[in-house]
Amino acid sequence: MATTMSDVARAAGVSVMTVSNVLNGKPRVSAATRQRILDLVDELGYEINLSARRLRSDRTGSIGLIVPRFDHPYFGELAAQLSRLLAATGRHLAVEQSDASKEAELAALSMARLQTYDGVILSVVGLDHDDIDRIRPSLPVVLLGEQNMPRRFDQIHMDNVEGARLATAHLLERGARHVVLAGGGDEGHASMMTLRTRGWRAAHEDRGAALPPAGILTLEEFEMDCARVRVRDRLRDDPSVDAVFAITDQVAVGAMAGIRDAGLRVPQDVQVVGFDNLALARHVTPALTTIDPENAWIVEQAVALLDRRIDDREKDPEHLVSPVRLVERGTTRPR
Amino acid sequence: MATTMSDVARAAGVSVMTVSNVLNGKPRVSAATRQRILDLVDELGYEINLSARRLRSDRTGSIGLIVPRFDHPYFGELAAQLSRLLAATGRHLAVEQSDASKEAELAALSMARLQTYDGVILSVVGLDHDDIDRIRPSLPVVLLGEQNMPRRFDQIHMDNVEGARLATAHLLERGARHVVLAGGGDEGHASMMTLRTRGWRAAHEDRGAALPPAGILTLEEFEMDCARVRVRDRLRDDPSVDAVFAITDQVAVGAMAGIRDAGLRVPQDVQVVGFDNLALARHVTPALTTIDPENAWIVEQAVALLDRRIDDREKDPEHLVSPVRLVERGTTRPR
DNA sequence: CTGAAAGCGCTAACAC
DNA sequence: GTGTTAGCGCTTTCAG
Repeated sequence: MATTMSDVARAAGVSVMTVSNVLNGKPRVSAATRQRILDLVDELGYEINLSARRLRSDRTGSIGLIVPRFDHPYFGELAAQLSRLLAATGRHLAVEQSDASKEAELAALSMARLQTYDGVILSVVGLDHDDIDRIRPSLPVVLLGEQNMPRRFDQIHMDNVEGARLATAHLLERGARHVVLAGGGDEGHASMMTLRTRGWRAAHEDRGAALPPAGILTLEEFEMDCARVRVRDRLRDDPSVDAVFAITDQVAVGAMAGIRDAGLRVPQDVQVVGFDNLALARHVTPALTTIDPENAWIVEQAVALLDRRIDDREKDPEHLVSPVRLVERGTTRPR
Repeated sequence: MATTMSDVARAAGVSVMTVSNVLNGKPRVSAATRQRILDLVDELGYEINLSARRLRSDRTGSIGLIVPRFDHPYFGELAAQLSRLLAATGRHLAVEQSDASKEAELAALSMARLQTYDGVILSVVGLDHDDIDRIRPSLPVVLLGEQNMPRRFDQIHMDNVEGARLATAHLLERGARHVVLAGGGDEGHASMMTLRTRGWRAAHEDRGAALPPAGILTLEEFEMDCARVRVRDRLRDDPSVDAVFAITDQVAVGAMAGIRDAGLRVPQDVQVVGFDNLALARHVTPALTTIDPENAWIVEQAVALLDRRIDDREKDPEHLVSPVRLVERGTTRPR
């Protein structure tokens, strides 16, 4: 059996309340008593039972991050940054995955799970309005991403349209004539995919350029494998394609492999721009031109929104749009 | 306030015990009562309070995975596989990071946190014997990795020595004369780094080959950036280096970039082998020859060990060694 | 400054 | 089949 507070209290000859007060930094305890208790805590190896604390109060000091997939590096990088930021205020991050299966998704979103956190940051990629709408209104939640989501939540939108527009405009400006969009499509609602597709369209309209025929390569998953095969085949079918805007950096890496599979060179024959600015982007060859989503900003704002919400559950929800910027590297040609 | 079990009980005109029995699938409940309760649960949007359940019994249905870093793709892939496997038995994975800071590490390992899981899979990279030794013996824990760890835990060792030996032997066999080890070193104890370094040495001894001068490139972190700079500089200083065994695939990707920075070609001038067989390895150019750690096997065994331990906390600890194999791709020359 | 009483929501054990 | 009792470890409240 683990040591409990009353074990410590008994050993110290005080009541559990005094132990609790010491451990929670309440002021009204004499220095002597405090020290005695602290020593005993050490000696007995006492550690608080978070389940018990949570049952009674709230505050576990842990924040949940729900991401669609553990194995997409974008979310790994996001989690790492978030974790660092939370550590600064003595809090702790646990990451869960929503997208493994339909059941797992529901499980991850069930109040039961989310309840165990002081607050939750939820990447909504792959989830829909109704999934989210089941979340109990009083739980502090910040939504990350697009889609048509219940407005009652705080939310941070990435400027997907603008990012995609920047990426595509850059390709057109560097002489591309046929910019295919790897991983595009239109789901009807404002998903990440739909919005980036919209940006790709917008960039063409801005310049009065026609969209390339069959310009959208749909992908079953935003994975390197699919992208690679799809891009290779497209290039073999249609030599007029001279640029790929990839919906994510992962897809871009796959696309680059596909371009080489087709016997073509990056950027001489086919230029490429990605989206995410993963750590990896700087180290592939050639280094990947991409859109930087300013994760540092996103993470900072997410924590700020969450803290405000934890502080006051009734406050009006906020909806922020994160900045994006183009990072020019070697997969696009110099001006 | 959230709906509780007694709300449901009151609405159904039964006691909380009956609700509890229904929700836990206990057999002695009439079909009619069961259905009524289930309907009410739906209608009232009841969800169990896991903290309360945990306080009383155990079983939260969640397993914790503690990894050194969220942003190392190896752990992302591991987590994804583990998550998939656990989902098959209706369980759920939460991932925490141990390595962000000294405090965060202690926090992640504190019993308080670990307690909230039915069991914990703990990657011990970066942790030492005493960190782990503080874990309460009764908590079901499976250790992943090397190092000198308390034997009382179930543990899965990766065959690091053999993997590194295979990698290095492959390079030597393909004509490499000077195989530097990017990310090597000897920490004195059986860390992943020490063991892979040992394998690199062993391969040389096996063939009666001398170790290259200054053959170990130490790295502050196993990151692409560091590796890239370090490898580039080494190649510029010493043109006799014609192969790199990189301690991880991440390091290998950095090394490949460094080789190109030095104006050399992979694999014509410098061959490369990595370790991890990340999804990425197949899609870089050229595709990366690497050591496959058989994650599927590791994950499967880890869950099996954990389940056995959850079932019987007193059973003798097991220590397994995972198989490894070489995957030959384009960064090494054909025979 | 310290403590006694009450109870958070749930389940184990047993009674009916 | 269903209900009663007791209590998990902690914090809230309020009394001293």
